[in-house]
Amino acid sequence: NITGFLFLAVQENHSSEPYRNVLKTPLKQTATSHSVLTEIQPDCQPLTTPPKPQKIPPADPWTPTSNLKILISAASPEIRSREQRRELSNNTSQEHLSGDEYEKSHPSRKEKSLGLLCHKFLARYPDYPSTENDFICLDEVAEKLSVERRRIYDIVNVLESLHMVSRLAKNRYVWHGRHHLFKTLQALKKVGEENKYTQQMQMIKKREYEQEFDFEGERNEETARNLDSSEHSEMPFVELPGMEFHAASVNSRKDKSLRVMSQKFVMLFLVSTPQVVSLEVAAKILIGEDQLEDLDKSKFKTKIRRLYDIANVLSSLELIKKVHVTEERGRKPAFKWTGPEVLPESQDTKLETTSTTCPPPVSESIPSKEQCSKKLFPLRGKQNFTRHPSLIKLVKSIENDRRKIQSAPTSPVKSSASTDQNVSASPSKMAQVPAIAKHQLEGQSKKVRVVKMELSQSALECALSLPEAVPKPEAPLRTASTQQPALTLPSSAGPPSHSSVSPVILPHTPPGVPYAIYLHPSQTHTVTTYSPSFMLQPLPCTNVTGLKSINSKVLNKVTSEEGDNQTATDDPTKPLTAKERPPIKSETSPQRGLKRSQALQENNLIKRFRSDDKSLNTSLTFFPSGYLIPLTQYIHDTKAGSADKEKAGICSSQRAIYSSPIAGVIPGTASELKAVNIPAFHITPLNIMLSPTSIGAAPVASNSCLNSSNTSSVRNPSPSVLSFTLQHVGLITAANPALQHVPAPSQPENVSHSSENTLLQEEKFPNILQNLKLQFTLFFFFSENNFLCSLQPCVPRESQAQTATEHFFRTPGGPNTGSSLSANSDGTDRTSQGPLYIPQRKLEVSED
DNA sequence: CGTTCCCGCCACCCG
DNA sequence: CGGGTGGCGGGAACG
Repeated sequence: NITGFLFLAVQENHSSEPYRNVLKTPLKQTATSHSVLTEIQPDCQPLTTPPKPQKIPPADPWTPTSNLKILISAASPEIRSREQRRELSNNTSQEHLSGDEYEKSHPSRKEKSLGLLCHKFLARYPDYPSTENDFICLDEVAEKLSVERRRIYDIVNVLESLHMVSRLAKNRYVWHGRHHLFKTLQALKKVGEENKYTQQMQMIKKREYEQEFDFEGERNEETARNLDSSEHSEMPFVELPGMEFHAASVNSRKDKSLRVMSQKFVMLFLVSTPQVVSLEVAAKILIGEDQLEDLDKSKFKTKIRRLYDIANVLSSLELIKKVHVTEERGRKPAFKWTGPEVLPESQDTKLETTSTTCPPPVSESIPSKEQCSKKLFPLRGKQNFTRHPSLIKLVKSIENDRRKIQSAPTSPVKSSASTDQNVSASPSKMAQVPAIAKHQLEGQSKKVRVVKMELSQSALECALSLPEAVPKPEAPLRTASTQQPALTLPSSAGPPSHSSVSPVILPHTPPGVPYAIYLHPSQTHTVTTYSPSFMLQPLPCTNVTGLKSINSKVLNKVTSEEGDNQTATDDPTKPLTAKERPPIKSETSPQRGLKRSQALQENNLIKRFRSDDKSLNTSLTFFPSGYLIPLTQYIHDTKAGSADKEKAGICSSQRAIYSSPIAGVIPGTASELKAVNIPAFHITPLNIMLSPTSIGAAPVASNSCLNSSNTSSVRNPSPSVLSFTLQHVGLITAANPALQHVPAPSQPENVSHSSENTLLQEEKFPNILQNLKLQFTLFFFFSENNFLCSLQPCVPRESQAQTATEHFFRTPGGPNTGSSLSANSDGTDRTSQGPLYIPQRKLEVSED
């Protein structure tokens, strides 16, 4: 009948045209023809082009759920309004016709976007269908949404990659909604880790740096080698245990790329610390393996196109959101993970969290249930990697100062994740926390208290675990590594036995003991250290991963960038801030000079750094990686030096410090930065202030932390304790497990509380950190008997979050700290940052 | 002009 | 061999 007729006609049009040079993309002509036809025959719906203008505006017949509209509008308000306007005008004007020209006005391209289409699609099905019998007929859907079938495939394929649907038979799919989503994500994360995606990303970024910055000077074979080494055979399609082969019969086994690509893409988010993935990097990784440098431009382009398709769907699912990463080279499109945080493989402990995490309000019960079965993949397997060795190496190298850093072949990160021990520490955990907490930001005072209590406990625990004195950096590391298991384990499913370990080890470190912070390997960049004396020096770090040569260069570069780049901010509001970073007189300048420094320079720096430390008595050493290591040789008097308040601020790279498996991690976070190549620094610097004996601090400590529970003061607030505490406080998920496991040293009651509290903390922090992309400063105060720490976010993104943070860690009247930092009145204002504030400029996330 | 990404040709593959 | 799938890339729309 007519419809058919139209269809044919259209087709013909296309087919006939092709010979000439008719472009594939429907030109206006085509459109025109459609419209004409349409007008003639009002009924036709098969055509892709939405014939009836009215259709859309009036009422969406197909969507029973009114939500859809909301969603859509939410998705693109502007567009909506604009469109509507247009439509109205058109309608009015549109009487019969002449207006063939109106043509394109209607179907603005956006209206046809995959994202919007996906929203419509999703609106038709519940997030958590009660029955598993929700079937989807592709034809039907396509028709209802008035789009070509082809487009539906695009959507369904990615949904399938997340196991939100599964193919039943030809043209038929089953709708699962988000029931399996979390499990799927866990599985994906795991696979991603196994594939060393984190490392790969790192490598790519490094390469980029090298290229743009460094001449080819050293082509690193190493890099290439490493890449190759990761001989990840193409991973197939990740399936969930429960539903592996739904339609075995009908299924074509050939795992199509879109599906797999989608999974890989998601993996990147789950694995990367900042949780921001730029298209460029993603494309490279996905193209992957081939590894040939040949910039197959077309291939790359195609990949990007596909990624956009996938990203649009994922965005509709609200798993990611588009952002822009600003780099020196300009801004690059990227996406940020906004979905639930996925814990490594935690077990039931985290169920609640996870369930809560699920965005949709729907039933929370469901998820938890499913999560129980998490044994998707057997743990054992490749977990042999040890990150410890690598760490150790780093340490040594540093010590030697001359040495280059060698990185372990395997990325520590991954290993940690995979490894049973380390699991708990993984950064990801932190991240996930966020969602949960939001509800309770308000009653903070109470919470604060609780938290503090927890901290103290945790600290104690930590303290116990830590080794006392370490003569040399190495020693600390080792000890740390050794210990890690104990601390870490608890969080993970680790056998109880491990947990038991915690208690004894460290009696107490002397109060002022310096420590080294080990940054997460992935972060490797330069680390800046503030010595008590206020000197700021960059430390080049190698990354564990093993790109030594690269690292050095990169690091240097980064450093330089830091200074300069920050200055140049795209965001007009905050440009200046960058400079402030070194409130203290810093020696930044030297750093800048470093641009692409040679090994020599590095060495020198290191050396210098060390020497300074010693001379200054600075106890603080920063290492990239994630561990906090107490250093034995602490000289307490000096630090105090000029003022009590002096602090040694450390700017860590964006991510700040990650927790060591053992120690806590300080998640620092700046999440997004990382994704970009940009050195973390810029983005989220972490400042740590240490004062050996700070007056102000002491009071605080006594008040809040310890006292709450009665525990008057911690026995010996050892620095190690502090560090741990901080970590716990801050952020680390790892902490949780630990806390829980803790035997409850002193007060049982507290313990119980603590657990609760812990949750709160975590939630809040992670949220803040991630959402805000915060930059925050940690202040530590040590007194002989007490230690105090405060965490202040430098960049407020969301008022609430920020607020929460402040309360949490408010410094007592601490001189500089509280005031300056807390200064940010509301989250929005970035400029207000105190002197310490370090601008994060590099990554700017543009909210949509 | 660069980014985003829609459209639909056409190769596969399966029944 | 017909029809479902979906890779793929041109080039339009958008900013």
